[in-house]
Amino acid sequence: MLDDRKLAVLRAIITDYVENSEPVGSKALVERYRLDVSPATIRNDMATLEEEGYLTQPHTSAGRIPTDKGYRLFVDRLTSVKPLSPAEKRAISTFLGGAADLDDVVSRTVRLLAQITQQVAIVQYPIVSTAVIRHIDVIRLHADRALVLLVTSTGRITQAHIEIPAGTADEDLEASAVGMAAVRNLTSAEAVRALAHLAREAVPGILPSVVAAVTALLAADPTTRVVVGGVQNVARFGDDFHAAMEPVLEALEEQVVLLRLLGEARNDVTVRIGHENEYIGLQSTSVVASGYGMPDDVWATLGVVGPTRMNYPSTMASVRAVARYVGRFLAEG
Amino acid sequence: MLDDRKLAVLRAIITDYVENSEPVGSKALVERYRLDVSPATIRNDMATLEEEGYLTQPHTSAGRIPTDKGYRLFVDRLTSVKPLSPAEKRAISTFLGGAADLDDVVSRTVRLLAQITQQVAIVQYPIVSTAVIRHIDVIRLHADRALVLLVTSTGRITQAHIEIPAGTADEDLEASAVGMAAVRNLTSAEAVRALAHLAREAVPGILPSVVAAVTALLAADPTTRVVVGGVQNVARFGDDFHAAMEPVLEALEEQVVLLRLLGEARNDVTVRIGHENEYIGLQSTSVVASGYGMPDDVWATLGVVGPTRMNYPSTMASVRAVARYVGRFLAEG
DNA sequence: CCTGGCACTCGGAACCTGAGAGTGCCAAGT
DNA sequence: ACTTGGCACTCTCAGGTTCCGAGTGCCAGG
Repeated sequence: MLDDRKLAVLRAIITDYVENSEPVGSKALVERYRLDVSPATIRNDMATLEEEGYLTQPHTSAGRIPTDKGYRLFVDRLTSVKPLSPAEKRAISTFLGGAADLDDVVSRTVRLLAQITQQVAIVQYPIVSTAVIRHIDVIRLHADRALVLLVTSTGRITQAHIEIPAGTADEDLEASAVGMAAVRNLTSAEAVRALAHLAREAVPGILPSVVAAVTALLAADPTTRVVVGGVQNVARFGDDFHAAMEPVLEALEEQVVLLRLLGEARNDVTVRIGHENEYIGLQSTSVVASGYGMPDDVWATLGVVGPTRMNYPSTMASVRAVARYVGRFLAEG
Repeated sequence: MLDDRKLAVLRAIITDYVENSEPVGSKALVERYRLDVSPATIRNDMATLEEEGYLTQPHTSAGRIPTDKGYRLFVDRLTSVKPLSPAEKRAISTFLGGAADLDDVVSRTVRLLAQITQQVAIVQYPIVSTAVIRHIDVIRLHADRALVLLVTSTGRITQAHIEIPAGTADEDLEASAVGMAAVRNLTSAEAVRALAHLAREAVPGILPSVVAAVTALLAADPTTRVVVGGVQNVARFGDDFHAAMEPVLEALEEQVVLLRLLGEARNDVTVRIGHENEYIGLQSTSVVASGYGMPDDVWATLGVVGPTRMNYPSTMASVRAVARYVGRFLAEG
């Protein structure tokens, strides 16, 4: 049903619509894209494409615009992610190069991604599974409250508050911290097992609650923090976007929504278009995301949120490039 | 030049304009606000107010709208901050009541403030000057990098990375941490003095760089973190606002801008209207801010950013109330 | 100093109209 | 069977015109 020319027509329509944000007509199409057939032929093709659900008309006798299904076909079969220019690569490299610590890497990444895609960037904090636990501390804050601190070799710090019996002596706290020394230099996965062991030897004192807290911290890792940047770019998503803007901004404030948005961490670029997003406020946006990390060890996900009418090839290229650079940069240390 | 009636006219115009977002004419004014004079009289008053710069006309033969100067006069002399209803107070109280730790308090506060004012809320992390240092740790991350951790009794954690000589033994790190025990249970101000002392006794090893790092952490406190919430509300600021939206969103991403926006921490509500904001992107917005903390010990500032055409009395009341409740809540525990 | 009256201005809604872009369909051509 | 030119038709949009009414400024009289 869809021969090569029809696909070429679809591709041309999407290209044109992304560029000019105006419905595309048959005449303009043959003029601008050297299709070597007459407008009438294109019209027939467009009618077919509309029947099949790839195109739609805003109103009779205007041009056609792509549907979500049209974009999907385009992304899947009609385009390839093209590599970035050397200049862009260098820009990414130098921008990330100056980063001091993990927070800095993440905040630079999110700014970079927002900058080069001109969309809203989302970066999940990495879970470096090769990272090892460097330090665990139990610190009294008040008579009946203590703080459990966990530091990994990547400089990542997590914390939990625990209740302690009012009479607990400082020595007991220290003892529990010393007890936790067993997991030093273990990875998260190893530590969880070691802690399970520790928990079974029913030790008295506060050690059990510390073990529980640390286990929780390690388990909570995957739902780690997410950073958003470039929110001002929603203002540029287009004039037709103003109505849908509020729910989008709302979604961007919800960590939970963002995490689901980024989805499963996979090491290639995934695109979710319009209604493919389950979150209702984002159904006029598309999400382009990619996992980052080592080839066989994905750490986390980053991506961008933009209007459905976005330049997919270029956005996908940018997201992929940034994901690779960040992964490489973090792997190096 | 400005008698009571003229002031009453200004007040009525602002009230009406805030409510209906439409220029106000003389006839509608006398009808809606029982001014007991004829429209012609009001017209004369309005002409005077316009001459003096409190009002302006969007175009000839439309009603008047207030200028920034008009709002300023209104805020300064024509209104008083009225207390919240018991229901609202209870809502604030219960909403903050469930907070677990400092992060939780701040994030609840920002959501609360955004919710009840329907504007963008900004909350600065508190600097509790009565907080004492509970813990300092020096943790090796790599051969030549270490992490300096500082924990206060409020559960606040700050960190700094330092370079260490490659040959440094773990014992030296521990020793430096032990050396820092001198500042335990000191307040920030006391600790800075103690550290200055320590620094003068030219100790060998890595202690000096640790001292420097901790001093920097303590000094950096005032430019502490800022949290923003309710960004989706900019979409509700009004139709005339769409043009100015992008710079506003941009400003909200810049920590530095936000901190300057909140300004000096004072314990009463301060309002900055339109052009009174030095930041250029926010000149069609107003900022209502208040310090929070103990009466003689202001910890930090919180506030909201909204359209110049906002309900000042109600916003000011909300900001003040939230500031008080948060201050009280933090003081208690 | 207030007020009613009056002439005037001007923006916006409503309406009309023509141009143009775009369509669908059909019959003829390849 | 597909392509093409032709053609009638539709519908939006831009531009122009008109008209209404809200609102004003000013003035003379109370």
